[in-house]
Amino acid sequence: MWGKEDYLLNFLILFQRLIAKNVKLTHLGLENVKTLCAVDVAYDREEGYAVAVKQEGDKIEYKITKGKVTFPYIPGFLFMREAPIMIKAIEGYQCDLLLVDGHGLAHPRKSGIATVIGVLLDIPTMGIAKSKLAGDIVEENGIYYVVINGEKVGVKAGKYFYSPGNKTDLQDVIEMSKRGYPEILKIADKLSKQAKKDKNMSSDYKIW
DNA sequence: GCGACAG
DNA sequence: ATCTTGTCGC
Repeated sequence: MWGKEDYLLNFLILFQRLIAKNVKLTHLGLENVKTLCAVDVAYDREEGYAVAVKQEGDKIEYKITKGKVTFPYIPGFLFMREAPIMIKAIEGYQCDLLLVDGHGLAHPRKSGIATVIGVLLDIPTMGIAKSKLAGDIVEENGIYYVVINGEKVGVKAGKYFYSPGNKTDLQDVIEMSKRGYPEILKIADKLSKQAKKDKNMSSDYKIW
């Protein structure tokens, strides 16, 4: 039903080009980030459990959103599967920066899920992925850049890939990569996987 | 045709 | 992502 030759994918490519055209690669400056957020999703068949985690100083809170996720995972089009529920999960949270599990600019059309969410919500986002989707790794002055079409679109640090989503730049992701894999993403991952196990959860607001 | 391919 | 035991390594 969702073949590569499907006209829908051609349409989605047009959508991604529009998103890429509207990306703002401005410098955020991690020192200005007081409220940091992250989102991740876990699955149980067709049931998706998205968790948005918000951190401000020592205060950490999170919100769980459960919902049907039927669109399949297609490399390059992850946003169609996870962006809807992620956006729903982050709803109501005001953050200086949102970390998304996946790529941002380090995408064939510079339109990874972190970029799509950032542009649609007009907020600063950064994509952090556990594996590569596209590009070559080129070392320069100790930094391993992800290069696509001769352009530096992100960096690789350890086993993770960092790339700007929206309203962030290469310097921001380089700084973030030097801090190591964000604890808040580990929390989001852990909570989402925990949520799908707890069959009797209330799918809403909780605080630590 | 062959290899690559976020979660 | 998810299915899954023991096991190699820091």
